[in-house]
Amino acid sequence: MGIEPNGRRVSVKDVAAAAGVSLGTVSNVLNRPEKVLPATREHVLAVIGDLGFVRNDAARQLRAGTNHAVGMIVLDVRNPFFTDVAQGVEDRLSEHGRPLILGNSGQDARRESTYLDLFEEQRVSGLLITPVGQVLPRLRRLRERGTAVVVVDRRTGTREFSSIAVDDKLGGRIAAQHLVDCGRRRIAFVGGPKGLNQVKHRLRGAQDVVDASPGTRLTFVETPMMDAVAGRQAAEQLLALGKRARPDAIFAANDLIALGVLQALTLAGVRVPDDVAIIGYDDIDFAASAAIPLSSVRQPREQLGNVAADTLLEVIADPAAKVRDVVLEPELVVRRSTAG
Amino acid sequence: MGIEPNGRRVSVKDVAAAAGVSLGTVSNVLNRPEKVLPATREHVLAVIGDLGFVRNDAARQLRAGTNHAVGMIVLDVRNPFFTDVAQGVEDRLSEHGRPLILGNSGQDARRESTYLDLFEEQRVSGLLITPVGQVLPRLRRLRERGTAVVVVDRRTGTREFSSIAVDDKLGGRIAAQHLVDCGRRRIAFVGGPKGLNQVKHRLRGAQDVVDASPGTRLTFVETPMMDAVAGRQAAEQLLALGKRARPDAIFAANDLIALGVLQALTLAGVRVPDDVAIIGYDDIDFAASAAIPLSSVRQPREQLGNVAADTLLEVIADPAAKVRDVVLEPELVVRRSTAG
DNA sequence: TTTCGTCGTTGAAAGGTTTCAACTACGGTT
DNA sequence: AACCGTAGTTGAAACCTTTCAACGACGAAA
Repeated sequence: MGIEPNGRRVSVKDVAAAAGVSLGTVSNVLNRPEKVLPATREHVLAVIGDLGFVRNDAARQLRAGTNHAVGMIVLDVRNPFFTDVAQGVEDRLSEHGRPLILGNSGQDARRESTYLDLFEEQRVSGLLITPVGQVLPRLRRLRERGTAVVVVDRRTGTREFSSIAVDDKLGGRIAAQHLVDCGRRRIAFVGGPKGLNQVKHRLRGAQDVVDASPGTRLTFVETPMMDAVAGRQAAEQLLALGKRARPDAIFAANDLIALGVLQALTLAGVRVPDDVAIIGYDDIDFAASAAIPLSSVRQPREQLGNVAADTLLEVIADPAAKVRDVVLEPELVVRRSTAG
Repeated sequence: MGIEPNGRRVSVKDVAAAAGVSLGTVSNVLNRPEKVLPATREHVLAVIGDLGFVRNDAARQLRAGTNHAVGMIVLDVRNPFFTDVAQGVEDRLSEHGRPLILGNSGQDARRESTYLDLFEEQRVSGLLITPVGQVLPRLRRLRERGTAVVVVDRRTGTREFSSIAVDDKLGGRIAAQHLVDCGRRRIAFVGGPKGLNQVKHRLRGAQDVVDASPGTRLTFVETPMMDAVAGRQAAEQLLALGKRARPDAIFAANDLIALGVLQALTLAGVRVPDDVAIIGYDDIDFAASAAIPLSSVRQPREQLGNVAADTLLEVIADPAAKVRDVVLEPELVVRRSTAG
């Protein structure tokens, strides 16, 4: 089934021959069934079933000049925040029958570039990206070629591409203000690398609050990644400082880091939140079920995904659509790790 | 850049014209550079850069008859176990320059079928799948068409397709034996739907241990899904039983369920592990950082992904390669949720 | 009877890449 | 001087789908 006696795959041509119609008719049955006499249609469909014919997408794309699918490059598939966003995107796209091709840059500019190559060669109709490296020129080129581009969880600065982001500076302020309100004075911000805009903005927001609050100060512990391992390593650094110099509050750039920090600190006998308060960022599902339930700054992730997909579909439909710059607001979630 | 003055995309033909060579030579530069005089090669490459030419993958695939990419259908992207496996696969594939197209069935046979359609139309060269529905006929058809198929985290029963799995029955035995060794007698197994082989085998393993241990018994609490929400709901059911009838140990079919159960029980004031011991399955990263660190049965996930990718590459290279049936062994990880 | 419209069907053309048999040019042999 | 072999290059053919101008058949209108 699906293979002709001569060993070749079944094509529309074979179907046409077997059904005794022209290949144009077969194509019509597939794409504009209402143009075809019901009797013919049924017959052709029967033959298609018998022969096990399956459309060759490469040929279809070649003809159409563009791939129906949408590409998405996420920063880290192992971070539930991004899979939740991707889920939101996929839900919306699948309503429109468009497949999503997911690429994982893992915060590596080289891998990001590889996926951009792939998507460019594939002529995807749209691209969703949370950029790592210097990709603006590539994005411009893609757009010139007719690929819709929407930036996710980041703003480009230039008003060239639509973007859906969460206000990171506000999030940073919310987190820091909460720590200050809890009476904490020596705050450490853990995250990195500092080139990442998310990191920069969250840090900036926190800095604003500290600047406006006499008697408080902020230190920056840079990490090479945004995962739990990096969190544990950062915690080691803080522990090495000794009890005196140690901060009394930690603001982690995301929940994975926060969970790593939390784990290492409790293991070393530091009491959370008594000795050190911890607040994370993202409010992933696991934050609530941590050893000490984690306070966090919640981002509306599914919404982020939905809006991103909608915006992309809009740009695909009308490449001249005006550039949107959606900024969603994060929200404080208080749990035990900062109680008191 | 990338667009000819006439508005069309740049093709090999345009490059050939601009470089003053034939289109066969351009293709040679791209695919067999050693066949081309260095001077010519450099010149063509320069023109390619100037014109911003990018290969059209659809045309290449059409010609080749097969897509270079590999498709993978996972059961649930929001479960870290599967993203870890996918990561293992992607790592290995990217070493061979093959992109991975990830599809998420979300344990829904309809979505699984949609992705199978997609991959079939795309003529992917290989498919990795953790099946949900009755897909054997589809898999057979794919193989007839020349697509390599490897089943992941499951065995097919028939010896038709290579599979990489972890011994679920052994895992079930390990978990149950551990609970019995801790002195627990009334064990509840939480998971489902029971049609899933993973669930069936883990349950069977547990049953074996219970049958061999006088004075113990096992009840089965079926869930509709394998996520934290289902775990919380199952916990409600157990709580409704009342203190007396309640089990003194719970074996959850995966860690997400276990975390859900744990959350709901502690919220209701049940002490873990004193009143009820809990053990999960998978040993995802978050198991260790749960409110009460979770005992679990660890599966070698990255290895699972690596071996799956290797096996698939083997089958792609030689479709007649003999069917492999790799079974990896799970391992007990004891933490606080079963201590004592 | 002729003419016109409509509906359904036809088949050639286009889309961009890769492959491969055929060709050219040129240095080396006899 | 004729011939051979090789390295480099050429361009037509094939891959499969979709589109669209053109065609045939048939019923209705003149």
